[in-house]
Amino acid sequence: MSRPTIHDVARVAGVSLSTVDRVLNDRDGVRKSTQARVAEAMLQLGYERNLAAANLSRRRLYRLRFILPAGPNAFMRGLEARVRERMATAAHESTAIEVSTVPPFDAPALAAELRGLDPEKVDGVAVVATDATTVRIAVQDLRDRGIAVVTLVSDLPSSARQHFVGIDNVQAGRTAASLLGRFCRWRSGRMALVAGSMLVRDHVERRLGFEQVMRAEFPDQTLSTVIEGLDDQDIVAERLADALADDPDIVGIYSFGAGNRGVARAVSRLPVERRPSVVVHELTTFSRDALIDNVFDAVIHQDEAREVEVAIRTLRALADGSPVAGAAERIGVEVFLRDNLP
Amino acid sequence: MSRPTIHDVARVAGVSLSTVDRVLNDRDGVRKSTQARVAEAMLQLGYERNLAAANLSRRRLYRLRFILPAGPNAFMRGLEARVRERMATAAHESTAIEVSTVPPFDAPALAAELRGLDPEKVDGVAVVATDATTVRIAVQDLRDRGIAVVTLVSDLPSSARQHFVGIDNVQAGRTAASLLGRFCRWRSGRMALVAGSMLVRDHVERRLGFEQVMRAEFPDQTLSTVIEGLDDQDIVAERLADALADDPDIVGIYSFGAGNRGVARAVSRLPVERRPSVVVHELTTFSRDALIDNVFDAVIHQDEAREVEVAIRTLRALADGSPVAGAAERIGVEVFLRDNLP
DNA sequence: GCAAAAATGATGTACGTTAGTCATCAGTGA
DNA sequence: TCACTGATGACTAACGTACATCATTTTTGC
Repeated sequence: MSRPTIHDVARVAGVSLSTVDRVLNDRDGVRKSTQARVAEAMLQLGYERNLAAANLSRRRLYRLRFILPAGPNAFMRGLEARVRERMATAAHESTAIEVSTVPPFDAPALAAELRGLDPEKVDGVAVVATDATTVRIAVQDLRDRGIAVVTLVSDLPSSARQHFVGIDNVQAGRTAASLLGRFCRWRSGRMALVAGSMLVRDHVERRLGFEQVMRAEFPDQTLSTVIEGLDDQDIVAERLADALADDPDIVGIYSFGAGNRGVARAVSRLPVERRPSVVVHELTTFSRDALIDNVFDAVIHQDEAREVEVAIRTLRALADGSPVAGAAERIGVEVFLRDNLP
Repeated sequence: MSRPTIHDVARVAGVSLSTVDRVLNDRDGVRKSTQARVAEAMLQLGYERNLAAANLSRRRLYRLRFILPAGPNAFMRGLEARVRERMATAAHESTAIEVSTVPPFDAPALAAELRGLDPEKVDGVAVVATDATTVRIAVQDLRDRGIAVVTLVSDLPSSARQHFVGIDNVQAGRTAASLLGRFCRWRSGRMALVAGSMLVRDHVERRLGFEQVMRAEFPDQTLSTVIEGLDDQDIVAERLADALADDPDIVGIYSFGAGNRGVARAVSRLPVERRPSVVVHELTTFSRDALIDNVFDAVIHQDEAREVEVAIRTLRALADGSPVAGAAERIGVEVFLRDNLP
């Protein structure tokens, strides 16, 4: 009727509770043959350990740490806010969450922060990675000390991190091109690209995806050189305004770094009928307003709340050594227009 | 250090464990004044009941029922698949899920199914509602018998249902208009609307939202009359093909019912350069393929897996009488192009 | 000021699991 | 055969809560 317990397993396997427990929590002192008997009984009964009871008994506490870049970046501050909101609920689920921030784009600082983590105090880390070798080494070091690591938003490929929780940035770029291409299908011209810094992996990938699709699917459009805005709204505003003045054929803008306010300023200076279609990244109060004002046409977004959720779940699973439910947990590339804003 | 327990509450309130228990599970036989003392102690300590322990102790089992329309509708079958997938995981969370299907658009059948539910066997119901008075009465009846009710995907406003889990269909229609308007901004013409049946509330709302935005934001476009496809792909294909043949000025199609295959067939018969931009609803294998083949430009979607998740969580909370976390659980209107497909 | 009624306390058992102690038993090598 | 080791069993106390029973206290109505 109800789910089988270790008692049932013990009975069926013909061993004592203690032995089942030894097998279950693989302590030693169990012969291989009995181990197999117990395993078979569990299989036969379809036994699954009651995690709630187990955690209750062992007073399990998952101690997780989020490490985010500091600074004014609106997306990151939003992400931090989500983490902090989640802390309250997490308490009910026997997980304690801490947040720390490090200077953005500062690999040594990040590596130092990671190295400072005490395996006695932390079970898992979710980190917005800066792509550098020192960081890779620090991650490997964490893993060696038994701390689970997932990267968040920005990945660190070919490192020891166990998972990446975030969007596929190539796909994001492709999506932007797909949108802009369609928006401008019946008036061809030039597409302007605004990056934060081409030193950041995400931005490189977004550009790659964008150019792939634009070239293949919308060959009527030409691509202008990339404007580097360094994630600073003033620089973005100035350089983009210059570009728009120089080239009246710009019909579309894809901005894939921070500094959305700069984009909005530059675009809104143009008369309405001359404005290009604009696609940017990350839904924040600013980009939201720009959507509502029809200055931006679409925003490519990643759901921070969900990312936080998935990161927590993944880290807990890793800490338990239980299987990570990967498929359902995918973070998708979301598209927002002014009319489907949350 | 760790979270306070009922023992702590008892100590602080200066009462016995039994009394705290009486207050907590509001059994009677507690004076108002002591009740207040206990409540205050809980507040002061920030006590929150350990649900895992509570459920363990009382062997709580949430018995939930999903009621979905039968029939070939791909979205509904997908939804059902999600529910069934979720059943396995739910078992770990002490919730048993059952699914039943009823003939689509058949209010009496649905009402009968609802009336047949036994409060001794079911704690909560998630139902894809057909909008009719008989159903409203049946829902009221369920509530009277102590069963929690949420509507799923399709709402039943001004009924006794406690929550609606699904998208805002007016918003969905607005979003479609926002997309199609932008896709066709530089070639004005006529917009064709394909409905399933204007008797269904969702479809009415989607049309409403679409027309609102199209009229206000894209006045260059004209709207053609609504084609009723009755959610049947053959009828859709035929009527839409006729409309496209009659009116070469159709530059955009918004189909907000089922029968996507019919839309795809009608459109793909046209030469590529004459094809209108197409926006449809619900991501299924068919609409997915049509996106990839560039027959559809965008698909408006609702995340079924998430809807199922939210419905379960909501019903559990309702069954417990604990607060329903509403804000985080919102189901958004999603936009898919061929490039951000999951 | 008394009896009845209502409110509260004390206590024990259960839920499914963890984790420890101690006893027992079979087999091993000396 | 002895002493030792490794494998196993039996038992117990937790974890935080629910729930039942019975005893005791306090409050009410008169």
